Amino acid sequence: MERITVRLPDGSAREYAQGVSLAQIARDAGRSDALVAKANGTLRDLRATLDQDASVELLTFDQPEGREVYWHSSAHLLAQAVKALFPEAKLAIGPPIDDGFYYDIDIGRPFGPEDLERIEARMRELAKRDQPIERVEIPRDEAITMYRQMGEKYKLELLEEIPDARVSFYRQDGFMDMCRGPHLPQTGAIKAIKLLSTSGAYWRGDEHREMLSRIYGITFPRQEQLDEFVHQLEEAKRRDHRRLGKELKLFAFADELGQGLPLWLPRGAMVRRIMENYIVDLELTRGYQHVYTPDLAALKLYKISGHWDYFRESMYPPMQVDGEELVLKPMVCPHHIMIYKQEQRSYRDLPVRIAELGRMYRYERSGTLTGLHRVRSMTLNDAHIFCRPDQVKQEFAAVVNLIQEVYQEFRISDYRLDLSLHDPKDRQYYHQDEELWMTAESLLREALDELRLTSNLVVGGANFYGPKLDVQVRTAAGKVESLSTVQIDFLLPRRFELEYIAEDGKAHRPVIIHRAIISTMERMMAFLIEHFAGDFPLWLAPEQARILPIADRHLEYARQVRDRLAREGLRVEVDQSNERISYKVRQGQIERVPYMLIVGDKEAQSGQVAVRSRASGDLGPMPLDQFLNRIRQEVTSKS
RNA sequence: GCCGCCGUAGCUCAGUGGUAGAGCGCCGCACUUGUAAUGCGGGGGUCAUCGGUUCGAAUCCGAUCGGCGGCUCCA
Repeated sequence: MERITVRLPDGSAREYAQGVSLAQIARDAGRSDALVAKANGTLRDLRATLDQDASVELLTFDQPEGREVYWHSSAHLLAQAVKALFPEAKLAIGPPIDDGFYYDIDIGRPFGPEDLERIEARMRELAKRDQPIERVEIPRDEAITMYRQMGEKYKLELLEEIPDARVSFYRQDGFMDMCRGPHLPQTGAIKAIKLLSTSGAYWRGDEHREMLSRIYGITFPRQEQLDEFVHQLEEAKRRDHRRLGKELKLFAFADELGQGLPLWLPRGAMVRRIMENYIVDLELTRGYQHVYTPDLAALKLYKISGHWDYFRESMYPPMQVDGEELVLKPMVCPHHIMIYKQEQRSYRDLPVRIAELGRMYRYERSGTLTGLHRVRSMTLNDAHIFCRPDQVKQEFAAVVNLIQEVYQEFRISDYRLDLSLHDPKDRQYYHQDEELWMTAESLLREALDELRLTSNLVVGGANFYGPKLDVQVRTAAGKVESLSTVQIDFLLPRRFELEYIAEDGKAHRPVIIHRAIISTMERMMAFLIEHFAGDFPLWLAPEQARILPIADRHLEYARQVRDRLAREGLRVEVDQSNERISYKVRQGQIERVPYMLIVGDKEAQSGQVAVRSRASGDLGPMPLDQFLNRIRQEVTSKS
C-alpha cells in the first residue's frame, strides 16, 4: 500500500496509508469538533478518503464554511423528518442561509404551527439516532427512474439540468436526497434544533410557478448557542423601528389614510427636520443648488426617460386632465434634467449639481410594505450632478467622501459597499450599447480603486441606465438594504439630448451622476431608530432636556429654566404632572430624554439644576450656564 | 400581488358557543414628594368590517380591510 503525506495548516505533516479517511486525520489531530474538511482547497466529507498527498484544513462550526455544511445537513434532516411524517411530500430545494437553513416542500397544503412542532420533534429523534450520512453516486438514468417512481417532480426538474453522467446523493437512515454536498459525517452532530417559521415561496423564485411551503429553521452544536440566538432575536425585536416608532411617538400609520403612507408625528417630524436641515446645509456648502419640483408630472416625461417602460407597474396610474396625462412623481431625475435644460450650459458651468428633498410616490405591491422601510410616499435626499466626462471620477470621489463624512457624524460604521454592474447576458433589461457600459463601469472601478475602497461585486445589479455603488446596511430584522447610492448615467443625457458647449464651441453630451446620501427620510429614520435603539444623540433628540420639579411649588422656577433654555435654542419641556420625582425620572428614561433637570428648593434658591443624564445617571447640581456649556459642546460634536 | 399566521380598551395582552376582563396609560380626589412605578376612585370596547351558521357568536364558516413572516419586486 502506498503512503501519502498529509499536511495540516499548523505546518505539521503526517504519513498515512493511501485511502485514509479525513475523519481519521481529524481524530489523529485531536479535532473532534471538525465537521468537514478542505483537502487541497476542495470541501470534502469527513467520510471521504484520500489517495494522494494533500494539505488538509479541518473546519468547524466556527468557520463560515463549516456552518454552511452544518446547516445544509440540518436541511436534509428537516426533509427527512417531513418525509417521515408526510410521505406524499415532494421536496424541492433546501439550502443553508446566513442564519440557518430552509427547505421548500410541496405537500399540497400549508404547514401549520402544530406541524412545525411535530417536525421539530421528529428531527430531534432522528438526530438522536445518530445515523451515518453517506455519499452515494448513481448513474443519472437511475436517479431519473427513481425520482419518477417517487413522483418527485421538482427533483426531476433539477436533475434534467445536471449534465453529468453520475449524480451524487446523500443517504441517512434510509432517506436519500440528491445533493452535491458535502455533509456532516453523522446526524448526531446536530444537537440544538429550532424551526422558526413557515412561508410561501415560489418554485424557482418564479411567481408564475407553483407556490411551495418553505420551512425555516436553525440548529447549533450546543443548546447555549441556540439560546443565545433566540435571545438576540428578541433583542433585535426591541430595536425594531416599528415598535420604537410607536412607543416613542415618532410616526404612525392609519387604516383610513391608506397603506404605506406614514404620518410623521411631532417628535418624529422634529428628528426629520433636523436631518433635513443638516443635509441641505451641508450640501449647500458643497456646491449643490437646492430646488423644488412638483409632485405631479406629465407621463411623457417618463416615456422619454424610459422609466415608464421599466417601472410602469410601480407607478400610480396616469390621470387624464385637460387632454394631458399626469402621473404622481415616482422619481426625481427627469425633473432635475428639465432644470438643467433651462439654460444653455457652458463647459465652464459644469458640474451643475441640482439637489432636492424630492417627494415621490410609488405603488409598491402591498405585500412588500414594511414600516418605514418600504412605503408608498417617500422623500429622497436626491441630487443629480451634470458634468463633463472628464469630471466624472472627481465628482464621484467627492460624493463618496461626502457619504463618509455624513456617516461619521451619524456614527454609522457598520456597512458594506456593493458595486453593481450590468449583466451583458440580460438583453431585456439593459440597453445594448456595450461601449457605454464599458466606459461607465471602468470609470466607476477606477474611481473606487483610487479611493482605495473595496466593494462587493454584484453583476446584474445595475440600473437600466448605468452602474452604481450602493452603501448597504443591515436592519434590526437582519435584512440588508441600501442607504446611500451613487450612479453613473450616460443614457438619460442621450435620451433627453442634454448638451453643454465645450471649448471647441461645439455641443457635447454631459454625464449625470445620480446620488442619494441619507436615502429617503423614511428609510433613514427607520435606520437611525434601530441604529441608536431609540436613544437619539443629543443633536437629533426630539426633546433634548426635560425639567422635573420636585413639588408643585417648583413649577415656576422650572418654567423659568425652560424659557431660558428654549431661548438658547434647546428643545426642552417641563414635566407638569402631579407625581413623585422617581416616577417622573422613570417616565423620562422610558421616553429616552437625554437630560433631566431636577429642580427643588435647593436649585430654585441657588439658580442651579440637578442634572441627570439618560446614559450615566445623576450628575449632581450645577449652575444653569455650566449645563448649557456642556450640552452646547455635545450638540456641536454630535456625540 | 402570492402563501401562511394574526386582528379584543390609547398600549401590552387574557378570555375556545351562554350577560366582555387585567395591567399600564387617561380623567378626578388625596398626598407635596429628591433621581426607574404613592394611594383611592372613575371613564373607556357595536371584540377590525360585512355577511352566514346557531335558541345564542369575541369564540365556528366566508368575504373584505389592516398588520406580521416569507416569496416576487425595488428606478
